[in-house]
Amino acid sequence: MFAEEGYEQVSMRRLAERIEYSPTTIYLYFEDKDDLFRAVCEETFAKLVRRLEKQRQQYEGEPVAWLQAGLREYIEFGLKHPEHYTVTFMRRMKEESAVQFDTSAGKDAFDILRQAVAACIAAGRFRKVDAEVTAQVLWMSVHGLVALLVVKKAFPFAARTVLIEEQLETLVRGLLKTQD
Amino acid sequence: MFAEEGYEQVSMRRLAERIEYSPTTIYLYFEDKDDLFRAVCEETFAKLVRRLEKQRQQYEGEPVAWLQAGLREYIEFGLKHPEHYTVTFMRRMKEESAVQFDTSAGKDAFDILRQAVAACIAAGRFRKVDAEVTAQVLWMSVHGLVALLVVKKAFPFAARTVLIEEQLETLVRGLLKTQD
DNA sequence: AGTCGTAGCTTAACGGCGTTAATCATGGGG
DNA sequence: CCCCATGATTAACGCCGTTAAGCTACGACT
Repeated sequence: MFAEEGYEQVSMRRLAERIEYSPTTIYLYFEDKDDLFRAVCEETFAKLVRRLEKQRQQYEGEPVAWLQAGLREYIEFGLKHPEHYTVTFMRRMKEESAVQFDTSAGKDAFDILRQAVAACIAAGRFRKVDAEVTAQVLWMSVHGLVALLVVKKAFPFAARTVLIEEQLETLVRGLLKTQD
Repeated sequence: MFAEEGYEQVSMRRLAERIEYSPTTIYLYFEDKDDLFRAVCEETFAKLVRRLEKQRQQYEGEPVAWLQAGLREYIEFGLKHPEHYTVTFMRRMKEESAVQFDTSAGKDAFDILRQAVAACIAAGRFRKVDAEVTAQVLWMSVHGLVALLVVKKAFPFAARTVLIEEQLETLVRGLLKTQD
């Protein structure tokens, strides 16, 4: 239901009806609506982490290609799970204590990104940049692409693959040592 | 109220109480809640357009600097009006017929961005890129920065100015002709 | 001056929503 | 045989966005 209709459209009551329990039963297993859907999203993002982990070996010795492939995977994943992506990265959650992010698969995914950036730097492929800052900038940039494509369905965007490849090209070129 | 508490927290009823009218009166002037807050956002984004227009003359003859300044202005504007930004670019609106975007100040702002990109290309400063695609990629990238900073307050981001400058640097470098 | 139309607003209500408090059934262990 | 924990329910609270119907007061026209 969630994947098809989204956070706002799915109500605890309709959900309860679907699973043939009373609405209050759900509260025996989850603290509130946010908690429930966060759990669902965690599960889904764990899949992304597994896919990213696979790439690590696949691209061994080619850090720049690895980084680029990882970003592409992230984008495609977001576009394939728009509702999960929306809830995870586009909703202001109550309190959202930093703790919450720590325990999440999101943190694992970002860690991989950080490592890929570090690998590019270690291989001497990048201009003088800070690994952490660069990882954050890359994340933010690709997030913007996913976020707008997911939410602004009416805007006359160029073809998705074109936008994705052009963004990745631009970002990577902007980080490479200028000799290239 | 909206700027301080945000779309979800402001209810038509509380708003009505504040302006000392009955809730239903609001519906004589706006179609629904979305319509109301869209109007508020339009007003605000018109300010951004005016500021961007000012820059056009200020940076005449320096298209790359103009583009960069415009993107920076956009980011700072978004960060200064997080609630307006959220409603305008991070909420899925019902139908959101393309028409709606056409009449909006958002379209004007994007037009300016497109023109700045075109100016850079015309001045021979950019590698071979498509103006429309590039404008969209730039918008998406800076949107991601704003969106995450606004929504993920708990994530340990680097200092805002550092992130902004690093992103702008990376994006522009990624577009410039490689001799630079 | 008296009637009428209407502009501007309100009252009442519908059908939801997330969530909490209190309560009930039932089956296994002492 | 009783007790109690487990797992579920019923009822209710206090919101919400929105609609339908009705009220009131004032300006224009006869």
